[in-house]
Amino acid sequence: MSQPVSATIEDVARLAQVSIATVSRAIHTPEKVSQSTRQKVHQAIAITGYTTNAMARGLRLGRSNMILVVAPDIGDPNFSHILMGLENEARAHGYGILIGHTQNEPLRGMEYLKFLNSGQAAGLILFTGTLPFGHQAATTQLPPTVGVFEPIFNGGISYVGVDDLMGARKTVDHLLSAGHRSIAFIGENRTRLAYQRRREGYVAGMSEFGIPPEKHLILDGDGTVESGRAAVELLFMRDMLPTAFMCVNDQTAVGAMLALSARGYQVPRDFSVTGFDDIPQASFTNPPLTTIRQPRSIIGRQAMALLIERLGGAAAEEREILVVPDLVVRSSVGAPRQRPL
Amino acid sequence: MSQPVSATIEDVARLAQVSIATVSRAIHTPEKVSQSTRQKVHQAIAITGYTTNAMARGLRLGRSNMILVVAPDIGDPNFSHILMGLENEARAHGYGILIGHTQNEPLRGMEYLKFLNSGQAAGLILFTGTLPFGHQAATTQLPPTVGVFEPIFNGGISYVGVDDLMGARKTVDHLLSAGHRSIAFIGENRTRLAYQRRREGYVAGMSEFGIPPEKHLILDGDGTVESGRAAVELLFMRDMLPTAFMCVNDQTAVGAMLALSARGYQVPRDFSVTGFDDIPQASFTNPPLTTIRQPRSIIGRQAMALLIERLGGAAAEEREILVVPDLVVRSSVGAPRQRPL
DNA sequence: TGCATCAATGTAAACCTTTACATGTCGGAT
DNA sequence: ATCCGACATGTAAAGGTTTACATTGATGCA
Repeated sequence: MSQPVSATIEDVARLAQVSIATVSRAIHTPEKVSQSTRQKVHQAIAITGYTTNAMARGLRLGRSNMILVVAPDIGDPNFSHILMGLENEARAHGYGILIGHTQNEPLRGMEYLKFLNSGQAAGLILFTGTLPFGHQAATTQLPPTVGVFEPIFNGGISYVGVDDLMGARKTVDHLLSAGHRSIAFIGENRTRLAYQRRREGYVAGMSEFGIPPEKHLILDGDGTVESGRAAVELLFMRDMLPTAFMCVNDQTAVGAMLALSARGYQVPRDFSVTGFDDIPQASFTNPPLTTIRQPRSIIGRQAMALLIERLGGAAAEEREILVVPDLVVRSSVGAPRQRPL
Repeated sequence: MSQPVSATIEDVARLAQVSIATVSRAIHTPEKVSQSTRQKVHQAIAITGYTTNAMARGLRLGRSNMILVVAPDIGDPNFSHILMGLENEARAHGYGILIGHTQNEPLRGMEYLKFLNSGQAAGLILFTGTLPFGHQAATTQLPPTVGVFEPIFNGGISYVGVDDLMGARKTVDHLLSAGHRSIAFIGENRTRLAYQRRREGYVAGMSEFGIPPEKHLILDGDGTVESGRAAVELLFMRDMLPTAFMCVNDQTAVGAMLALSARGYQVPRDFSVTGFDDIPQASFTNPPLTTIRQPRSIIGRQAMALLIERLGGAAAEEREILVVPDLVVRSSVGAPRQRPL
């Protein structure tokens, strides 16, 4: 249409009666330009409404001001909060965020590769635990990359995540100081590394306190509500009941509470229960769940800060930044019951 | 570092022993190139691993393959699902998505303006109900733009949203066919246009059925849990109780149910309650809430489709696309109570 | 044979910016 | 008076692509 095509540096130069080089300098290296011309130029910029054409700039400089963020699932609430952190930090440094999601199909990642190859993105933030771009894409091909939430297996890439071990320690300590001595752990050790770390935190916390964790109180689920329920049922069947259930995530905790309530017990009067993650439902369970809050936006912020540091040319040695999460105390933990059930 | 700087069109040309023009043509207008050279070129591309440099292309063509999506709050779960729809549709057409959020500060929008002015984004998707870029940014300055979820006030911009009126009609019909005749509406008429439409749907549905809605059964809240609770309390105080509460959104419905439960009544035995939006908690309330599901990813998809159509040069007449949402039947609606409370 | 037409390809300009290098000017030191 | 250095500014190349226009060669037709 009649789009009044936006002003170029040449328009500004003409108006200010200087060369385009001077305009560029007035913008990027003001100290190299005399006071008076600087003024003229800025005036001209204001009048014309000039903005640097990012594509020309990117072409000339060989880099862009975009960062590609690839996640398995954009709809994941985990994602959206981390994204906020990422975005805030990026914007503060003049970077924009380009997003893609793989929907857990590894091939889908390939489609985003083009943003990197074509130079449209200067850096990469990965949510998936693995490099999504197939094996052939050697690490050397990738731009500066930082993993979020999960370490990246295929090697050599820094990441920012949660200190799951410390989170689990905090949970154990909370239960111990409430008086519990017999604490079951309902875990998951098939998929996420994070879940294994939580188990380690449980074991370490118990051991350090002088209560080596009993094997029959460590159960394996799959992280679902159903598996939480099943684990509790199992303990009832075996008649080896603890006074508290520490669950590897909130879904499992919800399942555990459902099982207890179905059997007519009350939380936290008869049993205490803890979760991990602080999913949105955690404050709406009955009773509201004591859990570990994921410091999502902080993680996002840190990851982006690390990436931008790299883009600025910082040494690329591998780093692992773990953010320690906080315990959110609600009402699912109480003192252990005194008398037999 | 020793980044093996990616192949340019010139590398391909050299390898295929043709000119760069021919390479470009082989890619974009294959019919203009002879069978044999086309083959040579594609071979060379495969060998070199060439990808078009998007910045150079964008610079030359004067447009990019990025679309800017600006939302007030990225963390909003509403947003993330619409974003999925947007992203899927965009990717299918070779576009990438650039995101920004205003955090409800109008000034923040200005910062994203640069992506548009600098030609880095070819189109704009707006979540905010208003143009975020201040008044001075006349509509003519903006690239093709489509609003999502809310119409855009400052005029002339197409949008894709939910048919709130039809959603409300569906709710009313559901309650009516469950036997309710005295239905209160707990609304909100200050901020979102959508909320007004829901009220209109309520009024229309009742009227059409032959029950002109009674004024004292139409209440105004502010869309929060607390206001739902307050509205119910008010009706109790006035002793003008309906058999069902139709709420303008799920938060309000949650508040209403809390109030009823606090007074010792059961839903849906004593009162029926409906919500609107199908927020994640809606399936975890007690009882699970019957509500209207926002067709989020469909909206996203449609909005992006509309925008891409515009980018392709389609006539820019203003359009309003309303997606009809579905009723999700859970357990908060039953037959009206037969005897006085 | 000569000429018009057409298909296939090449040449070079343009998109807008940044920056190395060249130019010019001025002040101060010799 | 001459020269040098510092400073301010201009000139022009380069970055990778697309495409209008020019060129080439071949084909068809008179």
